[in-house]
Amino acid sequence: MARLVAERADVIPLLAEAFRAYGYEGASLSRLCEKTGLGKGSLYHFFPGGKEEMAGAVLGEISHWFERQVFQPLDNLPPVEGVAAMLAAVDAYFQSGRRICLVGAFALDDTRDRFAVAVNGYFTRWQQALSGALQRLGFADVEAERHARAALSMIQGALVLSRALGNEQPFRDTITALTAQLRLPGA
Amino acid sequence: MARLVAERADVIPLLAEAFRAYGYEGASLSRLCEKTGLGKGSLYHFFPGGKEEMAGAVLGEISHWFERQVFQPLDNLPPVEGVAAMLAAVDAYFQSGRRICLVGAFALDDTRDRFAVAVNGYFTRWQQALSGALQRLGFADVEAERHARAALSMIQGALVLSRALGNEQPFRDTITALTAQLRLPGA
DNA sequence: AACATTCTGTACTGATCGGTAAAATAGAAA
DNA sequence: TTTCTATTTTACCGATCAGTACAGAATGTT
Repeated sequence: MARLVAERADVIPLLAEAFRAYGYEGASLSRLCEKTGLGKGSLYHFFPGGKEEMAGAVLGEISHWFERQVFQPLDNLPPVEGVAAMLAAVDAYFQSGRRICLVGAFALDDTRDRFAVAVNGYFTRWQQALSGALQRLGFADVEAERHARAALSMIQGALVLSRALGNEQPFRDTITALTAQLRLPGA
Repeated sequence: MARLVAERADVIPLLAEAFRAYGYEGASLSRLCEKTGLGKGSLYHFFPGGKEEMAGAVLGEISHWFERQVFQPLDNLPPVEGVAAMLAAVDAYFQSGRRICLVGAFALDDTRDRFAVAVNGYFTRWQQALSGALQRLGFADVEAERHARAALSMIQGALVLSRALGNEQPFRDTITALTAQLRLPGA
């Protein structure tokens, strides 16, 4: 396939950072050009569907990254290691709270309607994978689901709070708390 | 003073719902006019500073509401009742997860830079009030602060998750969990 | 070298953006 | 009723929006 001047795959992470910084509506084409270093012509060459296709591709790549780094470890590793892998991946991905969750951000305003399937799928898949690991850890089914939902809530909330306060502590505390909470039933 | 055709104070809640639905950038003047039923001229008559003043007024009213309904009960009531009042007010305000937290939403993208003081102040004030109540409940200082931060995280995260899944359950579960968690130290 | 493909820069579109100005109207006060 | 102020309507501004068209440049292939 050889080397192209710019690869579509190389552009997606740059687009992701632009959407993170400005939100979907706030990420204008000119800002996307600025962040990617590409002209409008190039962007539309890679993403003929425009902004919506760009954001869709970003969501797809995020989903893919979590599938490999979080969901599959939860599915396939022994549950203690799976949970540990999840927490390590989450801490690294969100840079200890300095980086936000784009899926969560999209969920809050009417951007959600545009990407409802991707947004819902991301959280549902995560919750199922974590719930499964917790069940194998010994949690009863309902308890496992509740704990999994609570863990996702705590992570999302910690990202909001860390951003709001400009302070990594809420996120770091949450990772610590989850490390303890997700060990054994009834801890 | 008598009745005006439209009162500034009446407009703010309508603006709030528009910003909630579309985000700061997504809430265009035309959408704000639509949601408030006012023309551009009227909106600029009440808010000469334009969109930024409108959003600032909305944040101010939110802050005021929480001050009376949440922060002061936490400060002044016996701690058990203060915490109960907080949880009841939160559940009512966020409509069991169907309504998002505008302050949290603003915190996620670069809108935060515009309203950094209001965003930070809202969460800091809340955390301090809750932390004080928890200390009076018997939590050690550091523990009380940690629990307060965790509670705010959980609420924010539950709002994100409930919106993302289109499902009130994450929010309801979180309120239930907090009701238990914030009773006595070491529960 | 010649060619085909992929990528990029520039110029353009119509629509909408946030914001302004001022005339017209409604309401309260006298 | 007159007067004064508060509110609304309408028209308008330059800037930027998302998106298109296409010629030219870079690259890979033969």
